[in-house]
Amino acid sequence: MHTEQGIERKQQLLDAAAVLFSSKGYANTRIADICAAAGVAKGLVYWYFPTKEELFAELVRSMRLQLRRAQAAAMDPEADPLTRIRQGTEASVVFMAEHRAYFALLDVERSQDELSGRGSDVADVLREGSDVYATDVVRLVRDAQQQGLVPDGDPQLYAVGVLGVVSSFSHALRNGSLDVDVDELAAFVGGWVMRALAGETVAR
Amino acid sequence: MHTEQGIERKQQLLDAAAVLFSSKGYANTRIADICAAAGVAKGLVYWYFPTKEELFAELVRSMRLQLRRAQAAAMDPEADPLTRIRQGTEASVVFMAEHRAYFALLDVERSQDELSGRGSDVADVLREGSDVYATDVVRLVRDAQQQGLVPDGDPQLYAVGVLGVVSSFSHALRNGSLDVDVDELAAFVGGWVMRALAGETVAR
DNA sequence: CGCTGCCTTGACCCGGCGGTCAAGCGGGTG
DNA sequence: CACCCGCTTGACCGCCGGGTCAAGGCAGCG
Repeated sequence: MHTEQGIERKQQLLDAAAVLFSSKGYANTRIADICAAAGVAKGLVYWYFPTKEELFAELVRSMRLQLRRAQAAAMDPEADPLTRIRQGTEASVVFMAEHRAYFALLDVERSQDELSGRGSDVADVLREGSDVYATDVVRLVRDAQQQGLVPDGDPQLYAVGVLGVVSSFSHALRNGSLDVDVDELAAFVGGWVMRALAGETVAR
Repeated sequence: MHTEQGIERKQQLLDAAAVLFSSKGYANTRIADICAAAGVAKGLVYWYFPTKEELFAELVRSMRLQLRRAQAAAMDPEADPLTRIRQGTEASVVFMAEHRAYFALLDVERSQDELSGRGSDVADVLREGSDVYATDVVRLVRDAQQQGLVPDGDPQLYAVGVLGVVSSFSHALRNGSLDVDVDELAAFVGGWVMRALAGETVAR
């Protein structure tokens, strides 16, 4: 199917696309731009990818895989669920900082999500992905609740909060509206999530 | 400039655009769609708006104004800053639930933000808007810190967390991945923010 | 009744962009 | 050398969609 050189070339295209998509957005990135950035002719893209959408989807898939690996590596399998959530959260923040360009795609993905008609091929792949995350966190929250670490309440709600806050800080960091050390930020977000999940509001 | 009927017609177009933009996204909504929805001919849009982008910008402006009014109305001027944040947060959640279609634009806006080239006319209007929110919350956080209600730390970080969580829940609710009573949700988000801002993590 | 100015129409234009294709290139193999 | 096959090129196509425009209504007014 593909020679070694072919695989390399394909990766070049993915890399170029990642940079452009995340800086200019999916819709505003022309196939021609990607080719120019990669230094190849336009037709070549269609040797490796059937459509622009599929190229995008492949990018998202590969990034999601990387992120999941980073999360899994950060989470201590022995630890309690709450701690695991914190570890996963912090790992996500660090990952997103290290791969700003790549990670920006998650935002694009989100909008793409409601952008494309519901039946869209790509939208499905995308939506499915976020669901995986969500159910992961939901399970952890539920476990934590059973151990009395998190007060009762719809685990779904807690999960949305956890995932949302990570993506928000990701976005803010990317925008340059935040200027903090990455590890510091990760710790802050970790603490934020812990308090939100398990904190007791002090009397006013 | 515009007769009474003209203003009405313009509003019709804005309403139709709001529905379409928020259901299909900005990029996927054709001018022709808007006209069809409003039951007018295509050319008419350009009688009331110079470009599609400007139409979009006007929508965002009007929605933002409404939201700010709702927030202001919900915040007790006598209350302490922390309470005011909670009130503003809950009001935002309720508002976003009542105006799902409209509010969905905020997400579009966010992506649009990084979508359009940095120098873009519209991007400026949009960015400026979120800044207003952010600085508002930053000020409240700072006040709360001075009164010892919130622990020290970069107020900017706290603000990002507050704004982010609202938009996350907004998004989740719109997606249908959440199925809860609005007031319940608002209370949950309010509590979440309070804990995250002022909560003490219980010992594990 | 004509005239003026707001409004409305829909056919038309045209530039941009995703996608195609026929042609060529180069290295590995028999 | 000849042939194949994975790869590469760039001119080209066709369509879609934002934006234009000349031609009307249709009030209200003198």
